[in-house]
Amino acid sequence: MWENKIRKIYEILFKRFGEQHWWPGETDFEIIVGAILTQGTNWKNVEKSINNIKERGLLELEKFKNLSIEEIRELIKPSGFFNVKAKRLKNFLNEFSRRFRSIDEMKTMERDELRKYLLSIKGIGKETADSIILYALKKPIFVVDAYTRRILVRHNIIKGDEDYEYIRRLFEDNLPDDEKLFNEYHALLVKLGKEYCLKKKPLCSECPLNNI
DNA sequence: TGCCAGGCCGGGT
DNA sequence: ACCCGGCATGGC
Repeated sequence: MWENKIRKIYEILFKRFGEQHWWPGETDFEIIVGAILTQGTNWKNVEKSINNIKERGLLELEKFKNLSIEEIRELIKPSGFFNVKAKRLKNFLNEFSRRFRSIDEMKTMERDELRKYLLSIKGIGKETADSIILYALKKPIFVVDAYTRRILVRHNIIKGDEDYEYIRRLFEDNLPDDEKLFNEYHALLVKLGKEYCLKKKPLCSECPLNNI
């Protein structure tokens, strides 16, 4: 039997929900834009913004980087916090262009160096940086979000006051260093969270992780 | 109808 | 080093 809860949770979730096919975006650039737009925001709203951008044929690095903050703001309104997010997107594009010519070039940077670089960009915090590294750049790193923390707390794996890095290492230290696995695991936690572990729904009597 | 969503920053303690 | 208010739309 499983002696490791972190591995066991993955097995249960995968059996219950199957492949999640994340990130829900087609290109590396789309994933990066989505990662910034989804900060504190329902994914449905992000999709509306992504569609606005896509409909106008602007969801490409070379096109998007020519847009002004005002133009970006109008495109991303549905995903909320549009003033700050327009600045964050513009700022990311500026910083990115200063250092790289393409996203493929960014992929050649070593993971931890890349993380430090992304975190130095204003508007990119830990979760956004890790989402970009894992889902856009396809490098193994475990993404921690509000669902991850809440699920672990509700199932008594952690107390709740642990910081981001502690939780990230909890997963990385108990799993093989596998990008596909980290991709699937985080997606499964979000899936579980949306169905069984919302703030509003504290009991989770139907949660597949009960009695692990 | 109100509460919340796949956070992050900056200022105050 | 934490803690908290601000940021804003749309879904349920």
